[in-house]
Amino acid sequence: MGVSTATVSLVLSGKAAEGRVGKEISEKIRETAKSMNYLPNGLARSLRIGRSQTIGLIVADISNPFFGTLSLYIQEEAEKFGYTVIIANTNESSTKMGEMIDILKSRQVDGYIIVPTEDGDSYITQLVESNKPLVLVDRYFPNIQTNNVIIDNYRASYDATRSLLNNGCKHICLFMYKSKLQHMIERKKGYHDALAEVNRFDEEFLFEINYANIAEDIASSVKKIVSMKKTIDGIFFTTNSISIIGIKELLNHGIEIQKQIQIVCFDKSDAFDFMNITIPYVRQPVAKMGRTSVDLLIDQITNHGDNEADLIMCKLSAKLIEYQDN
Amino acid sequence: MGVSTATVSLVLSGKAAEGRVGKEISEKIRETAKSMNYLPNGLARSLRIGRSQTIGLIVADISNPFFGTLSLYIQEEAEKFGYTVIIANTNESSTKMGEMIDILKSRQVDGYIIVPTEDGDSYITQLVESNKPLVLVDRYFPNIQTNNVIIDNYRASYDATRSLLNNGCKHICLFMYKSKLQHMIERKKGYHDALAEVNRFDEEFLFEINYANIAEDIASSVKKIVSMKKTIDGIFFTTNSISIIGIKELLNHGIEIQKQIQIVCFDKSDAFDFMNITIPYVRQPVAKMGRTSVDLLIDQITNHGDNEADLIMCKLSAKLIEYQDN
DNA sequence: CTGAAAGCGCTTACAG
DNA sequence: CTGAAAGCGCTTACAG
Repeated sequence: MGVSTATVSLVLSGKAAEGRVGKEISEKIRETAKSMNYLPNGLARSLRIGRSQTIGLIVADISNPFFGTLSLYIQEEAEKFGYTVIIANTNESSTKMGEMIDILKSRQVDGYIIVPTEDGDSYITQLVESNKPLVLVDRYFPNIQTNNVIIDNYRASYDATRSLLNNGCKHICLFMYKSKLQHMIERKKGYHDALAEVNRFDEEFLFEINYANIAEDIASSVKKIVSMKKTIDGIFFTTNSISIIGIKELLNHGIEIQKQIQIVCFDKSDAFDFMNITIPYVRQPVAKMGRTSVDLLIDQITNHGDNEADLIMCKLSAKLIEYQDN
Repeated sequence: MGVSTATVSLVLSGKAAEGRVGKEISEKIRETAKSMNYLPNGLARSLRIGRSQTIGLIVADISNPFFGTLSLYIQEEAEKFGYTVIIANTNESSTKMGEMIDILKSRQVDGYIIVPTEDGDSYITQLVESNKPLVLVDRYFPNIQTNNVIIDNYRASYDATRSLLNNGCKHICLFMYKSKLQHMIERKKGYHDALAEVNRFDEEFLFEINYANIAEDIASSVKKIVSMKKTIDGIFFTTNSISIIGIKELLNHGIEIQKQIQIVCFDKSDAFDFMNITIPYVRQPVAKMGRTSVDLLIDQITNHGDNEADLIMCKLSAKLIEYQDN
């Protein structure tokens, strides 16, 4: 075409304005580029400039609507800044998380947004030491210094439990995952403290579910509740998946929800609309969680080296929704 | 370290076995590579070998669990072949789809798996002409020659409508999206033919919902049904999102589902478990759809040029589930 | 059997 | 004001 690749690059990246390339040539280059559907090779570009304009997102379960929605918002926000997102999935396996970090690293992502898995501490520590921009979202490790975007799990759980107490419940159970992850521990603590305040805490009311065996564990827990000596009149379900199966089991046992047993859930489910009763739930600000994660990450990528010591723990509040309209 | 980058490359890619590099040196290279956490730069590698080992996946709505699950299976299968998946989202916008294709193209993906949007024909045609490996999944364009992985929508819809007839329904409505997309047209056709066979088709029974205005459209449609002269006793909901809102509206109107009006849905929802009635639904083989898409794509990538003319229309059957246990 | 060199497609510092 | 050249980090064909 008669011009060097360098000139083309100059024109297409908009740097021709600095009096570099003549107007007529610029125009011609832009025209032919469009007509031949030319798109620069992003790989070569990234290799040269040392940035890939890509964010690596690692979630624990992409088929879970909560993480699906989170991914959606993360992508939308990243796009605003001209970043592409590569989503990877771990299925709650820390080994898989380690593998995914390596794959993303070799693809030279500019930063990571991660929903870490249980026992994933060592992989995260390693990543922190490699000094790459990183934001943990939804979950975090209290003894690793990272940027985190989470909700106030303690508060949310405390409020949920209080509301059951306020509604007259005497014997309130907690359904949670058996997990060392901090968000679970805090949900348990919020529940515990609310009950302990009024001397109503009892170890017997705690049900720890195995993620790998969720349906059976919940079924047997509900069975146990039904046959307990103390009449259970309240349950707090601490995740959306636990809620759905939990409610199903209660219905299976013919229990009248909100009459015999009052419940509060974490996250809303479409299913709630099908019931002729209102189910209170903790609403997580998922859009804000996604957007904030991206903003924090881009900030790190952009100002990298300026003030590396400034880590942010962004704790968003989750609201207890007791009466839903629509 | 005393050895050239070339030698390192040879060793790490396992090509040292061909009598190229000595055992001791190989060992030492592998050791130091591990100890310093060395990971090859995938960008540079891809640039050199002309393949990125990456698949671009474009879905219409990642927050919809159906596409979330589909993405999950696509990723799992791709991983088996050593491919990474970049997921992009279009929100049912064809403009966005065009943009996403360009972004993925510039990132040099080796092939595309796409759930296309309405009016996205031109972008897909362009992609086909560029001769890049491509598989359309869930939806396709009958006048564009591509590899497709879909379900037998006509059959599924015909069977669903037949089952309502068999259960004694006289006046059966169809709830579908107002869309030019072939899968919708076929679902409509299956419904139409089943009814026409027994002279029960009536234009009045057709409800076309706007995706952008889904809640209001369904609400007004249900309202209309309730006040129709002919007593409606059956409804076929042709997507999961339509089903969920549709059922909610029926309940709002105090209609006893499966007594006053029998329904059949497309796809299962968690919500079904909450109802004290069984809701029949068309079960799409989502895992198989995902895996097959990847297999077909990898096949194209691998045998590219050999037999380009062989296009595959992979039509999987969907099963009508009338009685669910579990 | 091994090392040096070329080249993938870009961007940018530099020489003319 | 413009063109040629270097270099990002790999892989592989080639010379020694």
